[in-house]
Amino acid sequence: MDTEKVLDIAMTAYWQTDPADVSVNAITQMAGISKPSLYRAFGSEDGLSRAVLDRYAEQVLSEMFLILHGGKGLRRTLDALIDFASGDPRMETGCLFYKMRAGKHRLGPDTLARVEEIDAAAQAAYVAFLQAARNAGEWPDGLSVEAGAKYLGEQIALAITQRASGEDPARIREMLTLALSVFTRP
Amino acid sequence: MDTEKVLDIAMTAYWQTDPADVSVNAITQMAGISKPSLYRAFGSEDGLSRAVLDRYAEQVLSEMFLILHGGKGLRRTLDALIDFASGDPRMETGCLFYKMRAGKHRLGPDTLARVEEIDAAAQAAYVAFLQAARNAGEWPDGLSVEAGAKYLGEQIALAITQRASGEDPARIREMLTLALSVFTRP
DNA sequence: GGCTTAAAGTACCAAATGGTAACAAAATGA
DNA sequence: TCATTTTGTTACCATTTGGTACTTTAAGCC
Repeated sequence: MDTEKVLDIAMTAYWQTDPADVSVNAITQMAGISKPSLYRAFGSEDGLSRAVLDRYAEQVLSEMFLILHGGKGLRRTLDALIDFASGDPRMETGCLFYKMRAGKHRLGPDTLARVEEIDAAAQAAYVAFLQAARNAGEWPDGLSVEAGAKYLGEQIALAITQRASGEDPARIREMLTLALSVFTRP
Repeated sequence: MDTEKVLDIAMTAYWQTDPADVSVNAITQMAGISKPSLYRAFGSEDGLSRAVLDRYAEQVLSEMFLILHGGKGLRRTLDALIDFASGDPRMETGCLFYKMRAGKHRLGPDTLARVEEIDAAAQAAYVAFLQAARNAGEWPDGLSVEAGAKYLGEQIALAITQRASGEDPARIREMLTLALSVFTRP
């Protein structure tokens, strides 16, 4: 039994629809393995989804952190974020992390803990990014860095979630650009 | 068997958590009725949730349409929307309609149709509101009315959804105000 | 070969899901 | 008063859920 392969299949399935709509039975079937094999490898459904989330974080989410830590300045970083959220083909069916976060109460304890950990890390990354922009004088006062970070994070989550529901990418880009224009107002 | 009472109980249950997390069994239990009684009254789970949504629309959603059709001008209407989304105690656990819309694929055909109907009506109301504002010269060009309407609707949905996840109302108000400030920019 | 040990698979479990057939109780009509 | 229709309940159905005890297969190793 190839653990990596199973994780990939599970990740794709969770990602394409929603973790809550993919049963353990379905995954074993798609992976062509027996249920006890899967339980021996991951312990429980919670263990599996947690492992999937770990994989997703290092394979996909890392890219978002890279953009934030790129040190490219306010405008160019925001543009990169807009490109990623509204244009990247990998986000065509939404973001697995945001799907999990939206269905928090349906997750097992381990996966939930990981979701909150990632959420906190993302918030911290947004804060660091905006703080740097403020220090560089690129971003006007009047809004706390924390509030701005939360706002930025939620707008990106909204944009990606809309992609999952089949909204026109051009429209999503337009709306996200509008939402983030508050950071670059004259 | 009091149909209205059952609808109220179901509405509250669906609303407080999520339609997908409340089973027919749970509702019959809460309402103190037997399952066949419920099925005779509503036909199916889909019939029940559709009836609940109807009730919710006329009891709760109507208020949002009232605000939009109030004809109070851009600024005051936006303020009323912000108050409603981030302050109204009834939205403390989120909006049943948005919860259903977020979990579209889990709904039965009748309920789904009703959700899309309401969604279209809301979009039309936002369009009419913004068109009136533009005609009155209260809102600058540069963004199509349709795009603005979608943006406005999604921002309000986002704010109310955040309330369901326990976010601080003051913070939500701050973010929503920021998001909607694009409509009243000098 | 023969023996041991780890991996995999078969076949099950109890609980919960949406939904219904069959039957008893009560209201309604003539 | 008697027959009929409505209302409600009990007890079930098949299917799916997450999870596991038990048996079979395969790989090492001497």
